[in-house]
Amino acid sequence: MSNTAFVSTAIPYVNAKPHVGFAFELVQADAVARYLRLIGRDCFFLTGTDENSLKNVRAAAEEGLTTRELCDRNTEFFKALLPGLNISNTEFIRTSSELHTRGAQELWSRTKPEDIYKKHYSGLYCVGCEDFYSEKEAEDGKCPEHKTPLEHVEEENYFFRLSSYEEKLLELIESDRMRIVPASKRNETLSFIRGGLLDFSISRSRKRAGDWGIPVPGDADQVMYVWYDALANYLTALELTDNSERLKKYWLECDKRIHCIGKGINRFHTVYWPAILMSVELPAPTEVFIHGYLTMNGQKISKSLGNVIDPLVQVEHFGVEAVRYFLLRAISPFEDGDYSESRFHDVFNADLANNLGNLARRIETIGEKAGHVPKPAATPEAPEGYHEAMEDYRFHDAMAALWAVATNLNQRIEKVKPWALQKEGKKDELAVFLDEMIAGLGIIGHWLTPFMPGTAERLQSMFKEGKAIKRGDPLFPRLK
RNA sequence: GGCGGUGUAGCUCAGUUGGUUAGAGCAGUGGAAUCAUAAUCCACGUGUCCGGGGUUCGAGUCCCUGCACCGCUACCA
Repeated sequence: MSNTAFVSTAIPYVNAKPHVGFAFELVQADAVARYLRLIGRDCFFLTGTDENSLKNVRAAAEEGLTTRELCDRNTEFFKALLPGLNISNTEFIRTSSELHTRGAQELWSRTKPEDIYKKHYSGLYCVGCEDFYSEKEAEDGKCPEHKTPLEHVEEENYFFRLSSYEEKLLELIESDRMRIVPASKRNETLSFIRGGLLDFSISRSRKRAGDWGIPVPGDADQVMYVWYDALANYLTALELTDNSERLKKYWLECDKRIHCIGKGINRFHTVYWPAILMSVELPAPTEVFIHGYLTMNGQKISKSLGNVIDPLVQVEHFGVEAVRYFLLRAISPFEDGDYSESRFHDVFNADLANNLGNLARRIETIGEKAGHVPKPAATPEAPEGYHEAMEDYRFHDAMAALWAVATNLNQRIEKVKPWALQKEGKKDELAVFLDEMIAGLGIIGHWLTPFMPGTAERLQSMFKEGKAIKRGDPLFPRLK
């Protein structure tokens, strides 16, 4: 077992501002990375932006910017999300960067020659959209967007010979050498592969791509298809080109290589990507964790509905810690979940203010009055079921285990009645009781780190060894 | 159409290989307590476990069937 780990998010398109959906993924991946560090692994945590897309070319044109200008500007919105959500990424990769470009070309060049071939691609093309439509999408051969007749266009593209990887992929997944979580998504992938794999296009004409993208090595008329290049980010960020120490440490010799992705891009990560890696003789990821989508007050989040919420506005409103708590605890990691302010409000008051926040306050007050000084403590053991939950990406269950500790402490307070001990002058008994309480809060303060690093830190400093307890501000003031 | 999944208390969901009075959290009602952010603690659920058949001594849990919703079904980060 190596003591390193690699964790990544998917890289979003930058043609629009980030919304809560991506914040959800960032926070989950961050919890994974922070957890791995907490148990002693040196974790490389990667996120970034996908910029070589025709969508970006178009979005830029609409705004009268160059594609580069649009990408530079919008990438900042995504970067701003990271400190805002307290994300502990170690690297941020932009696919329009020089490092990525070189790396993606290197990946292409290393691909087995027999796995890449040139083939005619034909389809229905809309000049207005500069895009192809399938016959299903195009009613009566007309563009669904422009309602104009589509042209039949033929083009030569490079294809990847995915068809020759069926058996190897099945073996990889069935053996769980690449573990897909949850099982329902694993089944989806397996049945997709069993249905037979077709080769897929990995390039397009430079012209059709709007002269934007990564040139195919040795063919100036072709750029890489955005999917091929986007997937490469995981390795280009590790300095694939230079065969670096990073690559060795966090991929080649690392036994935890985790991708966190949304359900819509399962196939790309569990079929195409491992096949590409096999062709270049690099190891596949060891785990792919697939999360669901968020809805907003029960509705799909979309621009047209006008219910796109900016995660940073939420953070401003409720604080990072509360936003992270809600996303990780109140929403299933695997199923679609609903983000509603009324539920947020309820969960905030019940769990954060009333339970944990009030508990910490009670102990602080009692401790301060008693003039208590916490003793040094060893790293506390995690509650029952916590590690198992984390291994399976059941963040909500791991947190439930932590909150059960808080509930127990509240119950103990009622039973022992420390205020009575104080009145009766039973100092020793009170001190023993306070040590018990502080030990309990120490468990929470330590193991809460992956989810709510700020709160974990505050809890730890509240009851720091050798420092007399002094009441501070409440952790989570109740919401009205 | 094909393959797969879901449907359990007002809400969000747990329910191992079928086994006693079906559970948790939140919300609600009543009480206790006063260290605390009117927070906490205790007590309280007559739920057609989607409908209908069936297997079984016994089914939320297995089989068949009907209904509703969802996912995948090839180039959408």
